[in-house]
Amino acid sequence: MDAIFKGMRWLGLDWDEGPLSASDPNAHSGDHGPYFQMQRLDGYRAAADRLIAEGKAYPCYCTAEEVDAMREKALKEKRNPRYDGTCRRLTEAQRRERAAQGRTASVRFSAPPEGSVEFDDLIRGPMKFDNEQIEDFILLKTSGVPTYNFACVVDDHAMEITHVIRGDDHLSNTPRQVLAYRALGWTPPVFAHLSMILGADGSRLSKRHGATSVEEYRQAGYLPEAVLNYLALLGWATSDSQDIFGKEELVAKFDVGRCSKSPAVFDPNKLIWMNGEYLRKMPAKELAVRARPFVASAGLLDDAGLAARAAELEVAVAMEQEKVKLLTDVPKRIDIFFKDVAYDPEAVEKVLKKPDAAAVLEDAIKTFQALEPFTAASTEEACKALAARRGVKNGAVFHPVRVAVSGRTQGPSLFHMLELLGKQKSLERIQKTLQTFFKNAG
RNA sequence: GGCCCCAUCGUCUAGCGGCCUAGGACGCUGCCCUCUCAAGGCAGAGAUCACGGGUUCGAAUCCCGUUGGGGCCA
Repeated sequence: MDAIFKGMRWLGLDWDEGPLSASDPNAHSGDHGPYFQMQRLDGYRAAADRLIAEGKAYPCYCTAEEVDAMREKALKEKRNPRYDGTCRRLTEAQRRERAAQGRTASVRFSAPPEGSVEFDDLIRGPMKFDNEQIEDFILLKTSGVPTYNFACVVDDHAMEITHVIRGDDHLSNTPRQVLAYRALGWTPPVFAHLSMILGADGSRLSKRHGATSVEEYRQAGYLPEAVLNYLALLGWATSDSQDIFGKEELVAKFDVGRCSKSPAVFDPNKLIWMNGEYLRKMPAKELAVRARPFVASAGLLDDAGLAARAAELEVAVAMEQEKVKLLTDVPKRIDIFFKDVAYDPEAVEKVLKKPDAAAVLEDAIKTFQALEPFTAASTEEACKALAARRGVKNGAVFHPVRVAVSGRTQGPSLFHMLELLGKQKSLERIQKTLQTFFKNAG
């Protein structure tokens, strides 16, 4: 339950009625509490007693075993399994007799035998269910705890709920609830039944499909605004199929009536894409701030380092911003600036083993040593000049330098990377590469 | 077993009787851009609108049935 509160807050969703945390029952907003079912037992009891007094419900003394037997018998005889109404026909004297025997009673609703229940669903339109299908369902269990169908009626009325928006697995329960509202003399709220979210295999989304709590998405490097945006679009769309929405825009444009009636398959790919969209559009400064926890947990920088090298971090982040799809990608891409080079064997093989790689690097060292200032522009110019001097293509210089300085074939723009590293560190790294892979050189 | 809901590219969807030889997005393919990887731009493949009957001059859109999927009673 706490995960729900945390998840809602993380997504930027708030509520004006209900508890604010699972641990502190006194912290709440709204004044229709208490908000925990076990603290509302009296209310359910009172509503049930009133229905009994008005002849709209009755105490049922049947045990679970007896009801099960009834169900099995019905099934065997190919009839609908349902409560046969034994206790409904009990006289007052018979009731007292059973109570005297020490049998505890549950409370059953006296469902109307004929007619139908109709209501308008905001998403599905006019709904009609035959009462014949509805059995005398239980309102209160023998323990005094209400069943879902009764609790939600009593609670929603007490809390002045106007709209009930929930999964369509509750659609078949709705007629029971409407019947209960009417029996109690209350006006039912407006209902809207949302389609369910399915996993890639077409079954209900569950643990088998990976992350199930919002918290896991946070840890995986998703942005709350992207998750909110993606979720809103699962089962809902505007007439122009717009796909990126800010929260305010979502609030303004959302329309329950436009929600889809058919279930939607959760597509992790599209969520990742969307997360990338948000990451790319964000100011680099903000990205750097949001990436801090991930940079820290990846072990690149501790708190002190984060504080001392904030500016550097921001520049590094800006360099790789367009490639980042998850916040967890940030440390993976900028680690080259904050820790020693880890040479990628493939990069070494592909680039450094080229015949004149060592010579190019030695040349680069000489060039860089004399270079002042050491900027993206100056290094680029210098490297191009070097290539021309050696009579090779730019790539024959750029690539070895890149691998020497970062250990990889992929990464930020080479010259911006050099500038951020600085002249000294760049030279050291090239030097070290030479020593590591070309021992007899240098 | 009964009842209920749903059905457009692989996925999310637009569509609510003629604008549809079905539009957008993700993903996929190719090209361009380019110091790498991306991003971006352009192009392309991908849906006989689950199937079968109707209604209509005309149906993805309305009606009926079938099939498939999901749900509730549990």
